[in-house]
Amino acid sequence: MARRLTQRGKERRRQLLDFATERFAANGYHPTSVAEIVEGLGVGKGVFYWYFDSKEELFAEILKEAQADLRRRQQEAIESVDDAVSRIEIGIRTSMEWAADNEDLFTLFRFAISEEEFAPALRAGADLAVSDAVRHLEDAIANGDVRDADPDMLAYAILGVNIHLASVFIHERGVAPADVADLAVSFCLEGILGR
Amino acid sequence: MARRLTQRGKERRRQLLDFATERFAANGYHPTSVAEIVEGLGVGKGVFYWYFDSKEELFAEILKEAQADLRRRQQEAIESVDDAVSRIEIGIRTSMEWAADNEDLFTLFRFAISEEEFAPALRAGADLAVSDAVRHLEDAIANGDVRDADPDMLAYAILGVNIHLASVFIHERGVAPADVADLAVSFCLEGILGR
Amino acid sequence: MARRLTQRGKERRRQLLDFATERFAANGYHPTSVAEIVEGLGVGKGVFYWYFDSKEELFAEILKEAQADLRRRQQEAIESVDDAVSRIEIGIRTSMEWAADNEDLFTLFRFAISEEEFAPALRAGADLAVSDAVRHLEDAIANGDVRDADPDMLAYAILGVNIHLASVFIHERGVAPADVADLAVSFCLEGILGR
Amino acid sequence: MARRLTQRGKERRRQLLDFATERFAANGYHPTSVAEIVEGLGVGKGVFYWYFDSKEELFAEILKEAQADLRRRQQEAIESVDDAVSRIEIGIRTSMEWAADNEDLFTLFRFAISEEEFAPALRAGADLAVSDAVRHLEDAIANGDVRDADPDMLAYAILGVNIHLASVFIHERGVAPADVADLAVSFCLEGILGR
DNA sequence: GATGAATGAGTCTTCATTCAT
DNA sequence: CATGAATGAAGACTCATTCAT
Repeated sequence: MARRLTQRGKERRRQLLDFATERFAANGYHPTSVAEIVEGLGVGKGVFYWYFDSKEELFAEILKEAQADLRRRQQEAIESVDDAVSRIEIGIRTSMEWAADNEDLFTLFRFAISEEEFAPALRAGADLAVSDAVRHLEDAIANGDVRDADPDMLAYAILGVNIHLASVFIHERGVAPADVADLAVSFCLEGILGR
Repeated sequence: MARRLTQRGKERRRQLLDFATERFAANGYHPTSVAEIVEGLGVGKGVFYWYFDSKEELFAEILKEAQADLRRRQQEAIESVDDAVSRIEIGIRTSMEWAADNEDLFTLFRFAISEEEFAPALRAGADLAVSDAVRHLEDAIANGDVRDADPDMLAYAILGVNIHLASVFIHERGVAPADVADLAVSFCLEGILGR
Repeated sequence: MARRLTQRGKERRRQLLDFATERFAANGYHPTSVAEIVEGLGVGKGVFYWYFDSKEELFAEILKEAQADLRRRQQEAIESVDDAVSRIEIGIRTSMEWAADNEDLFTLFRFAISEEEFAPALRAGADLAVSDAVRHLEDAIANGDVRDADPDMLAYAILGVNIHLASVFIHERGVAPADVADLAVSFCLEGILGR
Repeated sequence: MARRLTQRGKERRRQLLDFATERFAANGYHPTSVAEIVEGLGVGKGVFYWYFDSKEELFAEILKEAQADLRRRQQEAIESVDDAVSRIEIGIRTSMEWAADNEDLFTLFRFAISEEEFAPALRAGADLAVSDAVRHLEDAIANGDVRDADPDMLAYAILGVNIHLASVFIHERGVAPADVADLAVSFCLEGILGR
């Protein structure tokens, strides 16, 4: 579905993307019907299928954009930092901020991981994110700044901490992202025992 | 429900629970139909509704049993250990083993968390698990064995590490649970920097 | 289904008949399931089909008994009265009393009339009742006590008055049966204009 | 519902309403399935739910339209008449004509009264009709044209006569509405004794 | 570009009835 | 007599998708 769109067309498409994101996050992907989306926007069904081939494609599109956005933000934040450990720290903090700013998309990520159907689409992007982190960890290990352990596992452990803390403390309990990020950083760097 | 069941009835019920668990884990909850379940078992559709009020109730039942089983296993493993930090460590190792033994149920947990509809049912059990961990963390902090930080956040951070590592390394990549547990334990205790 | 029943069997049958009457009247015939009936009585499904061939037969049975009871009562009340007009009056009063004493059965009558399936069964009994009234009307007309009009129509008109007044004033509004009967009698005898 | 309908849409809706009226009257409400209705019209199942939220809503709609039609007709017939007693007479005659012209709808009325679920919907309209009659009766009583009795009961008595006579003599036996109306009028005005 | 209308396979659920024990 | 289990057709309703206008 690579249609050439007028300005107005682009806006319609965006409306659909945004409104669907909100409904999917609130209701779940399966329980949200195409009818619900177009009715919410006050347009006919045809509109939906003019911009997207299917409900599934729409969802994949949302996911793709979100991943791209998150990665862009992370790379911008990191590019001026040299130290590998600092890069990891910045990565964690940026994730938390993004999670705070994009609660709905974050929710969709969590859904997509658990759904056979979308996991692959997500995986591509996630692997990219993880491989960035892995690279920094490898540098740090080579440097002696990080203890010698499987960098892949370390990267996923960090990811697990971020995802869980963001969803429980930022989204559910409304804790300030910076505070959650502080804990996440120190936990990831030093564990529970501390130095 | 709460029907008086004969021996045969109990077995049927178990069959439904087990088969549904497998289908839900493989296909997802929404995409798996009641028809698929009863056909897979070669029984009439009425059988399903003899044992469960709805597809939803069946799923909730699966979740409830799984949580009870995990918790039982964890408490048995912990009861002979006194030291708070060791209890946390044992908790992590037991979780990994359980995850390895119950891949399907683990998958359903991950789905249920991300689904508004079931999150509450899960929450009850999860809160219990977390509150156990929180208690040990509080003891350890009071003891000076663990650094002074919000025990609630620490508990969720540990949970995030477990869940993520189990699903990626144990289930997807088939790494030995003990190895994953080793990394999880050291990460949770010492972070990436090490002592 | 003409089974020879023990004493206990007769009681069971009665229980089923009575409980079903109440459920049918409260919920409607179609919306009331056999399951609801047997569960309400705390017995197995087999019990139902031991005593009745089908839900339909049970309902027909209820109707039959009710009609027989009403007719019996009416004839007992009338037998000592000679005057035709008085017999009609007594008939009206007895109907009102019976309606007051048997609200559920009365409701089932009204349902059965409006249901293709049961109307015939009801018709037989109703025709009997009407033909009693018609006979008295014919006598009264021959006697010059009642004006010359189609006795059949007069009988149905009287029936309509009884049914409607009983259901609205006795059942819905709880007016005393004797008061409703007074109005019904004077209306049927003299209309709204009065003598 | 309240959908914006094109001309074609309005026609479809009408088709559904009309066909369903006929089926409900012939088969009963519960025994008539949505499938039967759409198949009878040769359309897909979705069509039904495009125009109505549920089978129940459709039925309520039929009832509502019918009541409005009957009332409209009655008021048109009455408006040029001043005398209260004449108004009642005209009311009776109009009802009989309407019943003759709308046998199916009349049948549905009778069903709806006897069904807990729809009685309320009907009640509203019926109360309106009754209250019209009550008003005329009160006028006539005040005027000394009608004997002093509870006008509410009188109105329901008249209603009972109409309903019963129409269904037995007009619908079942095919008697001419005018003849039935004559009897109904004289019965309601003078009872069986006559002046 | 957009709309209302239509499709029809598929969903969950119910229920009268039968049957082995 | 009675029970719990099972059947499976049928019911109401949903929904992604297509299409004529």
